[in-house]
Amino acid sequence: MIDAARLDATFHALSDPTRRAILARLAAEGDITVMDLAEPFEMSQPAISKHLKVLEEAGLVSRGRDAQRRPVHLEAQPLAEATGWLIEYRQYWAAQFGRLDDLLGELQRLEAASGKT
Amino acid sequence: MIDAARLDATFHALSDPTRRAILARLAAEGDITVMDLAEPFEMSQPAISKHLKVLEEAGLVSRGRDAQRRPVHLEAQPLAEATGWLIEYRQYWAAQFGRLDDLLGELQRLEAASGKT
DNA sequence: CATACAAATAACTGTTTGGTTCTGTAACTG
DNA sequence: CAGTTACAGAACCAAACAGTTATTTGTATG
Repeated sequence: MIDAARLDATFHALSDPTRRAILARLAAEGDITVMDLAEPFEMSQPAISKHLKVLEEAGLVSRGRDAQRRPVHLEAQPLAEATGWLIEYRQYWAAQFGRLDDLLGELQRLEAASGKT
Repeated sequence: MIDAARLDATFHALSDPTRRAILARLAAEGDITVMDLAEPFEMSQPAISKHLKVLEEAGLVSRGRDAQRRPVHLEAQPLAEATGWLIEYRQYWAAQFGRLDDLLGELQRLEAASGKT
């Protein structure tokens, strides 16, 4: 997937609260089956399967196999790429966002100090 | 706007390459009029206006007034919020993303050392 | 082998998106 | 004040989205 299309898919996947909640649960609880994922949502199982397909096509999750179950696994690489895109704008948050800005300003200095580009 | 809806709007706005390109130009060149923004894109002026409306509703740009012109101004706050959401997942990128991971690992240590929550 | 379970697929529906062209409007300009 | 510039809005369209229910597939298990 070319870079732009990958970012398209990643940001689109993140634009839905159900999908963000799925990622949050995977981060907190590790691999989860579809039924277990669907349980807290007021939504049918096929709806969850569709959301998982969106996440999978964006590379944000992968699927395993455990008998009838297809445990869902978080794949965070696209999140790193999306973060990388956003980090480019850190200088524009200036001032208004004290803590995050402080920390990312520090990050920027470290980046310079490390001599890497 | 409640937090989730705001993230929805921000990530959705970022999921289109034309809109990301608009933000990139605003970051690089400062405020730009609609005509100037539209020029490099193979797209009609109303199409650009629609994209700007999406960006504006997400709080990513604001509009000024200069005679007939409505210069577009980057508002980076939602980008900071989106970055804040993504940063929560930094630990899951581990290892695979040397540089960004190193830097954000450093960030994490600084955060701990600073005693802020 | 019949049944139950987990998940995917199909078919359908209403809404949103991303583009178009045409028209309207506010503000400058000769 | 007639014309032009810069933009927004309306109306339209095809494709994509997000959900539904009903059905199918694959894998145990009694």
